[in-house]
Amino acid sequence: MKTTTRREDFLQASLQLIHEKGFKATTMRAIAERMDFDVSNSYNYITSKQDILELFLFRISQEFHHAMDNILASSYAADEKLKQVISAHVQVSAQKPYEVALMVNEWRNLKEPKYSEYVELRSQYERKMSKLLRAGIKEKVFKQVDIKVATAVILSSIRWLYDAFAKSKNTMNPVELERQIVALIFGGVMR
Amino acid sequence: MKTTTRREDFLQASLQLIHEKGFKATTMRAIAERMDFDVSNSYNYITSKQDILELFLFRISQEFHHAMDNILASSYAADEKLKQVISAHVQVSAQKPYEVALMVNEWRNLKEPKYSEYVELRSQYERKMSKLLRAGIKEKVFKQVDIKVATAVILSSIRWLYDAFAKSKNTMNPVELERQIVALIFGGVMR
DNA sequence: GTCTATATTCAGATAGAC
DNA sequence: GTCTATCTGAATATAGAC
Repeated sequence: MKTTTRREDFLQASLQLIHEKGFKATTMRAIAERMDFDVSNSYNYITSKQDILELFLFRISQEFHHAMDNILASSYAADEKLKQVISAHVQVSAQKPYEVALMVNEWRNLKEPKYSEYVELRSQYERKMSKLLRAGIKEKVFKQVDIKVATAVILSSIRWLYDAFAKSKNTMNPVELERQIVALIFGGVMR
Repeated sequence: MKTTTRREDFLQASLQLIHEKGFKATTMRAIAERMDFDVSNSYNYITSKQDILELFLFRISQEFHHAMDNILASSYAADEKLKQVISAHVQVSAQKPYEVALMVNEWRNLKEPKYSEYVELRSQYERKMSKLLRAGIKEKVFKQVDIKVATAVILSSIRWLYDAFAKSKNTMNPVELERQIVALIFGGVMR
C-alpha cells in the first residue's frame, strides 16, 4: 500500500508543472493552484523555489552516479559495462522521465553554489564514461576512437530517452528500446 | 570589408547574452546595458523581446532545412547523404554556435502561434532524417534499424556540437571532428 | 495548515521631450 | 536615437491572525 505525504504531493505537482512549462515559467502560484491552496501555503513544504529544483536534480544525479559506480566496479568486460550503462539510462528515463527532463533542461537555473556543484557532478559523470571507453580501447573491444568525441556522442545519443517516456508511458517497451540503442552504439548504422 | 548596422550589433549582443544566461534570465535592461544605452532604446530595433528569439530561431532552422533539402535532392547514395547531413551540422554548429544553442535550449520560450510553427519545423526535419534512413535501408546500405529510434539517436548524438564550438572557437578542427563522428555513427564503437 | 495582506523587487513596454 | 519618467503587471517571499 502506498501512502503519499502532503509534501510529496506538493513536490510531484511542482515536478509535473516544471516539466510542462519550464522552471522559470512555473510560478509558485501555479503550483499552489494545482494543489488547491494559496501561494503562501507552498512555503510550508519548502523554503524557496530553488529548493524544488535542487532536490530533484541532486537526487536523480546521485541515482545515475550510483548505477555508474556499481557498473564500473564490476568485473565485466568494457562492452558489457557500456551495455549496462545504457540499460541504466533507459530504465531511469522510463521510471522517472520528469526528473531526467529536469537534468537535461533545467540545471542551468540552479544558483551558486549549487550550480557549480552540479556542473562538477556532471563533469565527473562524463569522466567516468570516458574511463569506461578508455578501458574498452585498451582491452581491444572498442575501436581507437577519440575519447572526448565518443563520450559526448554516446551520452548525447541517449539524452532524448526521457522524452520518449514522458510522452507515452505505455507504448514504449524499454527492453526492446535498449536493444535497438545498444545495436546502434555498438555497431553503427552501416550494413 | 564588413559593415555592421546598429541593429545587427544589438541582435548579436542579445544572442550572446541569451546564450550565457538563458532567454528568460536575460533582461532587456541587461542587453541595453551591454549596448551602453537605456532600456527604452532597445525598442528602436525590436518591438518585443520575443522578436529576438523568433528571429534567430526561424533563421537558423531554415538554414538546417535548406542544407537537408539539398542533400536529399541529390543523387548520392544514402550513406553519403547521411555523411553530408552530419557535415552540415558540424559546419553550422561551428559557424553559428550561439544560434544553434538557442535551437537546443530556448525554443520552448516561443509563444503561440510561433511555438507551434517551430515545433512543426522540428518535426518536419526529423521526418526528413527518417526518410533518409528509410531509403538507406531499402538500398541495403544501412542495417534494418528501427527508424524512430535511429532518427532520435543520430540527431541527438550531434546535438552537443554547438557546445564544443561555443567553448573553444579555435582548438576544434571541424573536419577531424566530422570524421570521428561519422566513424562512430556509421560503424559504432565495437572493434 | 490555511488564509489575508503586504513587502519588495523587478520585468516588459510606452510616452514624450530633446 | 537618446534620454527621463512612468505604467502595469507579476513574481518570490514573509508576517500574523485563525
